[in-house]
Amino acid sequence: MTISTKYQPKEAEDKWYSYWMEHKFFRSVPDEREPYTIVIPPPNVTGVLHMGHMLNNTIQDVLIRRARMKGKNACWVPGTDHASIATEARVVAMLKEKGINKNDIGREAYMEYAWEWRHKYGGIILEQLKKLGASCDWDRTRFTMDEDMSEAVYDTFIHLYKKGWIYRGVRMVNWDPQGKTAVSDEEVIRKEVNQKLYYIRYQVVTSEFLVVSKNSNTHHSPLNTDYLIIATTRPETIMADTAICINPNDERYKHLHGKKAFIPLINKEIPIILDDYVDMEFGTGCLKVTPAHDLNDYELGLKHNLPVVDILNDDGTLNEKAQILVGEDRFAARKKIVPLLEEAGALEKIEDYKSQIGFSERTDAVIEPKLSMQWFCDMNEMAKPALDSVLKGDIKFIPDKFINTYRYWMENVEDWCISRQLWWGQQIPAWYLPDGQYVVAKTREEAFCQAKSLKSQISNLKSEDLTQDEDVLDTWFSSWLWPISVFDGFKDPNNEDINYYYPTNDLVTAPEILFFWVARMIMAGHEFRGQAPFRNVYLTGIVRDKIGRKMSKSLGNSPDPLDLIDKYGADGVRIGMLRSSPAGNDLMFDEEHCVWGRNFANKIWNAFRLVKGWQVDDALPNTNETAIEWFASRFSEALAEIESNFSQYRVSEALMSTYKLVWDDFCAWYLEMIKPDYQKPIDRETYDTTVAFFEDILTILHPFMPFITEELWHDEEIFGKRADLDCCIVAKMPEIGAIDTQLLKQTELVKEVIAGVRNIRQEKQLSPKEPLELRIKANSSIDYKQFKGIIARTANISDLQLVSEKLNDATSFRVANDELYVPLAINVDKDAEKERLEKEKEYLLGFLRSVEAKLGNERFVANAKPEVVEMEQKKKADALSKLQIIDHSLAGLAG
RNA sequence: GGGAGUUUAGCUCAGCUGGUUCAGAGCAUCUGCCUUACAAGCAGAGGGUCACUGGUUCGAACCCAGUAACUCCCACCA
Repeated sequence: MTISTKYQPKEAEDKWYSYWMEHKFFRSVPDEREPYTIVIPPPNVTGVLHMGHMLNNTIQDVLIRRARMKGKNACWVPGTDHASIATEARVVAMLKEKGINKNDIGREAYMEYAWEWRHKYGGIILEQLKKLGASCDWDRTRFTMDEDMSEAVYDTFIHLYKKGWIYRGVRMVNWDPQGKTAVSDEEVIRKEVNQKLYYIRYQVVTSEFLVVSKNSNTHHSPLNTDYLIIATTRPETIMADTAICINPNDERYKHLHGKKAFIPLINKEIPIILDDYVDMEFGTGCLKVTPAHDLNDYELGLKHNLPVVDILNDDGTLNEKAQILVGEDRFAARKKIVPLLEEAGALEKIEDYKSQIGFSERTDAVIEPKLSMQWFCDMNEMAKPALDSVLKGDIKFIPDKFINTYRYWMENVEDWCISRQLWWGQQIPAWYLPDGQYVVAKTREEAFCQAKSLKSQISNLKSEDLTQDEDVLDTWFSSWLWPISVFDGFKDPNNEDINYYYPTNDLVTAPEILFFWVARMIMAGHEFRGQAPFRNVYLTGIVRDKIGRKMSKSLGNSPDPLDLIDKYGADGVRIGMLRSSPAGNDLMFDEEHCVWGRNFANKIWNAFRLVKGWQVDDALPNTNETAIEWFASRFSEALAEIESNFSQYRVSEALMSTYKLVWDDFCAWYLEMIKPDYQKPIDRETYDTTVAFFEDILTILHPFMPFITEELWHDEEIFGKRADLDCCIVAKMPEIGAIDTQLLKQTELVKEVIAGVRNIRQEKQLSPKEPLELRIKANSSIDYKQFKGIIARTANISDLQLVSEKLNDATSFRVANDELYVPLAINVDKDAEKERLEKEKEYLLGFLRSVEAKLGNERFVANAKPEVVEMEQKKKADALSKLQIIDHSLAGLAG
C-alpha cells in the first residue's frame, strides 16, 4: 500500500468530471420519474466566475445531486445572459482599441463584431463552473440571444403590446450618458456622495422693469437690488430653469408672489410660482425648477405648465440651448460656472453637502434624469397574481423575511422602461411609417401588412419604406422568460419538456435581483403559463471579505475561485463556502474555510486508507457487534437530522451534521472501536459491515463533495469491481433505519468513561501506550460487559473488571452513578484526590439547591409540563445518589 | 424619511416549540503527543454579563416594549 497520505484532488477532479460527461450522467430527458428542475441564474456572457457564483452554484449543485440520488429525474439547465449594456461596453471598447467607431461601421457590421466577440470570450464562465463540479445538463445550454429565445422575446412583446400593457411615450427616464442609453429604475444604484451646495442669487424683476423687458428682445441687467437666493447642487443647470418655486405660506417671500426673476449669466426671465411642495425649512426656501433635468421639477413643470428646456446632449455635454459653456461636459461645466457666477456677483456662498446620487449599475456613470421617447411595460395587472402566489405560499422564499420587501415592491410597481439605446440585444419589433405612425410586428412582411391596413394617408407604401425601431430591449426582458424559454415553452407551448419540467422546483439566486429578475419571472410565469415558474426561491447572501467588504473586482479583495480550487480542491472549496452560509445571510469569506474543507477531504481519504490496509481473516469471530449496532443507529440518527435540515433548506446545517457524523462518529469513534491491533487481521463480518458503512458515508457526502466520493467509490480493493455505470453520482441515498436510542445514550456515557481514563493519563503524564487497569463499581444500567472491548481498545485498558466494593488505592472518577477506579503503580495522591472530590461535591450541592428550589416552588409544580417536573425530580435523585457516592469516597480517603 | 435584519467565546457562526442533552461548533490560543490511517493529525484545557434596560412567565439567549451600535433594502428633499 503506497497510497499517499494526502488526498490529491486534481487528478480525480479531471478524471471524474470527464467520466460523468462522457457517460451523460448530467443529461436529463423526460421519463416516468418525478422531475426535479433548477434553471441556473444565467451569468453574464462576459463574466468570469466570482465568489458569488461559487456559492450560488455550489448550492444548486448540492440540491441537484441530492435529488438525482433520491431517484428524481434531476435537470439543471445552464446558460448565459447577453447582458446588453455590459457586453456592448466591452465590444465598443474593443473596437475603439482598433480605432473603430460603432456608428461609423453601422449596425450590421457591429453585430458581426459583437457575435465574434461573444463566441470568443463568452461562455468562459460555463467552463469554470465545470471545475467546480457543477452537474448541469450541458446539452441544454442556452443563451438569451439564441434564435429561439429571441423569438420568445418578440412574441411576448407583441402579446403584451396587444394587451395594451406595452406603450411608447416621452417620459423622464434614467439616462446613462456613458452608455448613452436609458436604464430602468432598478439599474440605478444610489450612493451617498460629498457634494457642494451652491447658493445663487436670482435678481427679482420689478414690475416697471417687466414692461420694458417684455417689449425688448435684448436682455438687460436688472437695476434693482432685490434678489432671492437659491440653493442648488447643480449650478450648471440654471440655464435650463423655467421657474422659481416658493411655498405660498412662506411669509418671507409674500412680496414675491406673481413676480419674475432673472436667471444669472443669461439673464433670462422666469416666473416665480407657488407650490407647497417646497420645503420652507430646506436651503433658502426657494427652489429652482428645472423640468428637463430633475424628476420632481418635471412633475412640477407639468403641474404648472412650464416649458422644458433641455440643455444636455446624450453624452452629458451642454448643448446650444445652454447659451454658455456649450460643449462642456456637465461636470466640467459645474466647475467652470462657479467663477462666472462669482464674477457676476451672483454667488452667495458654497457649502459642503452630502446627498444621494444615482449611478448606472453597469457603467457607474452618474445618472442624468432625461426626457426621452421610450417603450414602457405596465406591470400592474401582472403584479397581482405574482404577489398572490407568494402571499399564498405557492412560492416560498427562503428565508421568508424577503416576502415583505417583495410585497412592497409589487404593490407599488412602476412602469418598466424596456427600451435601451443599444444594438446588442433584441431589436424592438416596432416599425415606423414615413409619417411617424408605427406598427408592432415580428417581421417586416407582417409589419407591412399591418401598415397597409392603417388609416394612413400614405399611398403606394412599400415594404422598404418601413424602418424598424433602432433600440433593443432591456436584457431582463429576455431573462424574465428564462424558466419557460429554456424549455421552448413559447415556440411550442405544449411540448414534452415544458410539460414535464415546468414549473421548476428551486431557484437559487441573490436577493439583489429579487425585483430585477425573480419578481418578473413570477409575473411572466403567470402571464404566459398561468403558473408560477418555481416553488422555492433560495436567496443566498453576499460574499464579503473577512472585514465585511463586498467582494469586488475594483477592490481587488476577491480571490480567483479557480486558484482556490487549485489550492484546496473543488470539494474543499465547495464545503468551505457552504460551511457558514445560511440562506439570506452574508458570508464572510476567509481562505481558512477552504483549508478546513481540504482537511476534511483529507480525513476521509485517510479513513479510507485505514480500511484499505486491513487484512481479513474469515476464521475470526465478530467481536464488534456493539460498535456496529451503535454506529448503525448513529448513522440513522444523523441521516434523519440531515433530511430535516435539507427539508428546511438549512444546507450549512446539513453539511455540519454530515461532517460530525463522518469525522467524530465514524473516524474518531467507530473506526477506533473496531480497529484491529497492528498487523492483526479483522474478521469478515466487521470488515464487510464497515465497508458498507463507508459506502453509505460516501453517498451522503457526495452532494457536497462529489469528486473525492466518486474517486473512492471506484476502489476495487474495497468495493470490488463496480458494474458499468455504478457510480456514486447515481447511488441511491440510504434510507433512515432503526434508531436504538437506549444504545445511543449508553454509548455517550461510555465515551465519558473513556474520556475519564484519558484525563487521568493526561494528569498523571502517562503515555497512551502504557496499558491501565480499570475497575468499575456499576450502579447504573450501563451494561459494561457489552462495552468491554470498546473501552479496552479506545482507552487502552489491559484489564477491566466489575467490582462491588470501592477501591481506596486508586484514582477515581464518576460517570452517571458509576464509580470508576484506575489503580496506579505510583502512589495515589490522596490530597489531590480529596480536593477533586470536594470540588465535585460543591458543584453537585449547588446544582441540587437549584433543582430543589424549582421543585419547592408550588407554581412550578402546578404550571410546568409534567414531563419537565418529572425530569427535575430525576435530576434531584441523580444528584443525591452521586453525592452519597462522593461522601462515601471521601470517608474512605479519610480512613 | 420608511422598512427589514443583525448583535451569543479573540474570530466566523449554530442554538428550530421558552424547560434534560442550554450556553454550543469550527478556527485561533494553551498543554501533552511525530501512538503504525491521517501533524492537513490525536488526546485534553482555558475562554461567555447571550448588546443594554425593563416587562411577561414557575422558568427567558429564545416572547413583548424600549435603548444603542452595525448592515441591507426602498424613497424625489433642491
